[in-house]
Amino acid sequence: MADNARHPESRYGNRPTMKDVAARAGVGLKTVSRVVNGEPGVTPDTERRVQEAIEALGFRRNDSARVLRKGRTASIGLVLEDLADPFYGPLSRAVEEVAREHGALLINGSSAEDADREQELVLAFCARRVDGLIVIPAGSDHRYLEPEIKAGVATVFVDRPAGRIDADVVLSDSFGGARAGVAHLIAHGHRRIGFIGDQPRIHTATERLRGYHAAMADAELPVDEAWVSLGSTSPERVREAAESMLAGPDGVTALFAGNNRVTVTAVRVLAGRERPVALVGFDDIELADLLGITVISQDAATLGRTAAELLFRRLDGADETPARLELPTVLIQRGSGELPPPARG
Amino acid sequence: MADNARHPESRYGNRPTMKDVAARAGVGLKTVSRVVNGEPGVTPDTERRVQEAIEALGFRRNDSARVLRKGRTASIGLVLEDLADPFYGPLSRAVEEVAREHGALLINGSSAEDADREQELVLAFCARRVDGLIVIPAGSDHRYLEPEIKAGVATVFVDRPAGRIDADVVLSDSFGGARAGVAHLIAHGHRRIGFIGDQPRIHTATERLRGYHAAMADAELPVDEAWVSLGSTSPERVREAAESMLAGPDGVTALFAGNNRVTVTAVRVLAGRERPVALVGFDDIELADLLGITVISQDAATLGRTAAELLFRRLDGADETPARLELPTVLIQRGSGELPPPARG
DNA sequence: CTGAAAGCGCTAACAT
DNA sequence: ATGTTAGCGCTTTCAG
Repeated sequence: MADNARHPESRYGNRPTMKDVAARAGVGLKTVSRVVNGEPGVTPDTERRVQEAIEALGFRRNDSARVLRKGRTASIGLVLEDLADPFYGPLSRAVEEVAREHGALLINGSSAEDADREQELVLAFCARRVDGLIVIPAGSDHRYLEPEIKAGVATVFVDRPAGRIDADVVLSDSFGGARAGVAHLIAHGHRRIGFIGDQPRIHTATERLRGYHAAMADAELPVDEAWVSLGSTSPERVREAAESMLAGPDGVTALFAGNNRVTVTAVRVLAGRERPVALVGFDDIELADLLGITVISQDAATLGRTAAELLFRRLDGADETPARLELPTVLIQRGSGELPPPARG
Repeated sequence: MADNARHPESRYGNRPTMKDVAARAGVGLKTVSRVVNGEPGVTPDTERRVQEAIEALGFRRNDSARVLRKGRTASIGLVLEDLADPFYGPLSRAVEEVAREHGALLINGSSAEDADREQELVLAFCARRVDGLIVIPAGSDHRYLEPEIKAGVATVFVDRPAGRIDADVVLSDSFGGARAGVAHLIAHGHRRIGFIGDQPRIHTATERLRGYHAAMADAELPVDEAWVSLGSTSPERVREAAESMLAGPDGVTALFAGNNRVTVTAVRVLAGRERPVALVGFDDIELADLLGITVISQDAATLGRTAAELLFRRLDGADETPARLELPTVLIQRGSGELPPPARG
């Protein structure tokens, strides 16, 4: 028992090292390193002996030690809002795929839309010395990242721009998409259109609202402030907002939903009403085709892939001035957005 | 330029170390370590000076070095099939949440249902010395994990059991759920019921098929082999299978869909048909309430949380014999599963 | 309360 | 073709 220290490979929770492998194979440490890393200059016979020792001992190279020497970790960090949101799953998967192509692993974390938690995650990733960072910002001040970026951590923001710092960003055209969606409703005869969006501190929420206002202005339509509601995307809040906009003879005849969470609740609310109400939602949703929901679709996977590719370009040494990429959105007509207003609007 | 080496903190991509901080603050290395780790025994004044140096230099502790010394990484790895699948998003998020409660980070990867890729990911995680592993197995032989587990990497399998190795596993009651779902269809008068499931090498697929057979046997109903189809869950394959089962006067009058992917396509196929066909799907789906889809629901988040909690219990030293936890499923009636067969079945 | 020295497991640079 | 040495940045141990 007390002599465990002399038999490191037998201690529970302690793994054999290259030194142990070398001893067992009767070769030098560096030879083991060569075999493990597939470097040339090892006799087939020696290699075989080393391999045998590796198998026998269950050796697995310790990447922490390797990183310490080499400087690069071959891993990137992704901070998003909520992995459980169907919008972020595909985005995350796309990032992972690109990382894989570059031989890197992905660490990810959900900020839960909390700025402190975002920072906490980012800094934890930096402490692990990720080579790069992809961030869907929750906070609005990213100056805390300055030392990290200066130290060489490539950073790309996605979905929303960084705050108070100049960095790469990949966005969807929220403004243009919302404007097109609202214009679509107007083209189908609506004049009183409601907008329900996410919290105003979220960039995409205000951009989409801006698009709404632009479309209304384009058509020289007035906007009643009762038609606009920004806030939490919880079902309760959205339901309340929708019902209040729809109430009364002067209620809105159409709704624009600012994101997938809002759309889902809006569909539920509208399903329970007699009078049909037109609806266009931002973000496509699974089964929206069967429900006939017209949407402004943004491609989460492309967003993720684009950001990851940009990140690895930076890691490969491209240090041009920060880029701002904006991906187009697509209007998909499925019925809900083409409903006309009631005869006597 | 050439003297960069003498000014490490100015080199791009090279971060200041505790040594640099110590030099700047005019203290010893260990004092910096104490401050960084919040250890006691440092004068407020000294601490302040160290903090200032940390800020000025943008110091961030290198966790690779720390790990090398301490042995534990405070990170766990999660290997699942596809992060973009709406079933795995919530599962992953739940794991992350538990990890966070235990101060650990989550590394995850998608196996794309490929055994080699699963192994590759798992071993990469082990090389990074994750403290524990949560695996949704793609492969059927996990003996490659034996040395890792012996070396102390806690491992919990989720959603499907491990192959050829004795390890913790957290499952949903696939057999019981499918049996209940098919029994439900039988109770509503169906006698010819189709089953469309995932590839037969996937444990949940065969378990659910077993449940189907059990329910049919319970009711002493014969099963025509043309009513059963296992294979890829691609829309094309599922569509073909469904249409072939439904064809002809002796076609099935109800379908049981083996998972969420199958259900989605089945709903699309059925939406295009004149004669109503009953449907029960395994896994709940967003908006299934609005579409009136009856499902056997399993709670992905609970699955993930349960697995993660078990994992951390192991990490905290619980080394009982491997556990096998099975979580119940719930039948949610929404209409599609309660449709009767056509009058002249 | 503080610091010097040893060493975690690996790779880079230099022998042999 | 193979081995030796130094040191990556940190924590541990032990001494002041």
